[in-house]
Amino acid sequence: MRYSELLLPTLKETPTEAEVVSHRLLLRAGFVRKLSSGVYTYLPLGLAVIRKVEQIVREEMNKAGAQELLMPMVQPSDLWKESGRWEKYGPELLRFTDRHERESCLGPTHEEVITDLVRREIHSYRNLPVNLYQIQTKFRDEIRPRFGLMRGREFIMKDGYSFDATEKGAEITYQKMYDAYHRIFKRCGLSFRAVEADTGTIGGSFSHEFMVLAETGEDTLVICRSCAYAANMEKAAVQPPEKTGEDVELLPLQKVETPGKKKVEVVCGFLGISPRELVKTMVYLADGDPVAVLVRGDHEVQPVKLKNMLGAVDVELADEKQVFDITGVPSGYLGPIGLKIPVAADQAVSAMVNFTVGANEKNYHMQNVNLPRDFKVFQAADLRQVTEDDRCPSCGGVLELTKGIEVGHIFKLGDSYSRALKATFQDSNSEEQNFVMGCYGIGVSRTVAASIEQNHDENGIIFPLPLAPFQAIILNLDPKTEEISTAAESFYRQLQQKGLEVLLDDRDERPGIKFKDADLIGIPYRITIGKRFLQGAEVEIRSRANGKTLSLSLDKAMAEIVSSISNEMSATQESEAK
RNA sequence: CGGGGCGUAGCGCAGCCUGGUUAGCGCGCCUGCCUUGGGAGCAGGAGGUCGCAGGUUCAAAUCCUGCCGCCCCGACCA
Repeated sequence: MRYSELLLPTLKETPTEAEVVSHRLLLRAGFVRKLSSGVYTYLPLGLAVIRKVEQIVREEMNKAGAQELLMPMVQPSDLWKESGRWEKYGPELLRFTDRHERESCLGPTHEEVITDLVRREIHSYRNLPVNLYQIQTKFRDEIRPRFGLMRGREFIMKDGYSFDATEKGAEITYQKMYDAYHRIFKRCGLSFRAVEADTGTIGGSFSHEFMVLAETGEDTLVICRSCAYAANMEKAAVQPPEKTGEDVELLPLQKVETPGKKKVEVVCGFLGISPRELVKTMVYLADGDPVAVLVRGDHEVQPVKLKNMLGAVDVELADEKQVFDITGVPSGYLGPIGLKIPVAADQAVSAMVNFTVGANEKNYHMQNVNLPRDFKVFQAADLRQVTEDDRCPSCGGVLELTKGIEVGHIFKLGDSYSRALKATFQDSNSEEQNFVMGCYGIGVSRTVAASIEQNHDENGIIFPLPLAPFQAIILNLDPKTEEISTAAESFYRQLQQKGLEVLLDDRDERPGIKFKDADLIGIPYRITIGKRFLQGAEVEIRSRANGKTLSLSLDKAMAEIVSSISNEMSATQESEAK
């Protein structure tokens, strides 16, 4: 490709809307442009990178026994009603009616459609397992799109679905996908980690997320320093507390005045106690019904754990006004004693004695509170967020919290969809069975953003070779000098003949502009042909990643580039072969 | 949806508070000269419904009202 013929509008200045590096660089490097909130056009170079990721995904999925198909983006509401998700999915599902008043939606995911297809086409265990995937544009009407390609409303996703005859088979398929995902992200040159995850709205029995380690990640990961344990914060289990104070004397309940003291630190400071001795009472609305949750003063409630314990579709923290309307108590003085709504407690609270809570009365707290003497809870469970002070639930080792970007998510769904949609096959005993399903997603466009988050410097993007839109860029620094242009043109043609993807910067621009643009767009190898070529007949090869520069004759430069690229490309693939 | 902010040339911004004639600046773009190994220099030029709709006023980018769009902080997810 010739730069002079390429639509590649690079920007010297950063548009104000871009907050994170990947967004800034995607815009500046001329890879994407925004159409509306969370909706982007991929310009030629942006698309080229997307295609690279897609190709890696295809190769590895096919290798793992999956087949590609393509499903409709517009889906009828009937199927969603059948699965129950027409009600459950919420406003993120973009719904509309067509001219015949038929309800439809834009597919945010395709469990319903694929299950419908398979239930129609597969009737025997002899045809199982099947594993089908597609790479397609998805639409989710996100509450708040942000960070460019990281969280768009429209985005490109690979979604795959597997159907097995047995639980055992489904687990084998799951494992295959787990392994394929490792290969995919490794080939993309990403530093990532697979973590245990919550199953969210998709549902199912267990699941892993593939997280790219990056500061700008929206998820918090909990990683054990001693063993293989790694989990999303939402999921990460907290070890049960050791029962302390069994022999401590239970002191009589005492009401104390705490005028104007509401926040945990303030109350504790005033009473001369540590937050570990205080219990916070938080009110949540679980599908609209209020529940109080007790956690220790220095802990935080993990809403996803609460949601799972309650079996609720949605839980949210009540605001001050809602709290007052429900309990009649101003926030800050809420406590479990005499509270009219159901009270759940984090397991750490069960281990506490003589603790402090709000008195359900303005300006008062209660001290020396004890369970179950002073109040009762309907359930005590692991409801709080882990901290770095907690120990690994698997080996007791030290935990570390880091940020990650979720680029892949695999679920073992079991039969939740096949049952809802009555998708069955006959087993070898002629008995009807529900398919055992799994589902496997990769955010393709997000993977591109994640890669840039991980690979950049102050001058721009540094693409790993497998994702780069071009493997090499030739800078013709002086297109007006015939000898230089001839050399550049012939070098360009030869590289193309060797099958390399190469961009020739043949623009009539000053050298500085060409250098800056080459750095910005992140092409791994740069070949510079300029005035120096006239003196020594040598061209310069420079690696974008490490800045290593070589001056070589045309022939040697050619050999060098070709072997570097082929070595590097085969290295990323061969490391997977073992 | 709640909270905060922004909307003036392709991009980045000033002007608005305190209304007043041809609405500015930098970058980019076009023409010419010059320059050519890290986003040069000189000269000339094109480009604007000041987000939209009302209102106040002799007069509105500027004041008022409503609407729209976008960004940031919270709940959602690949």
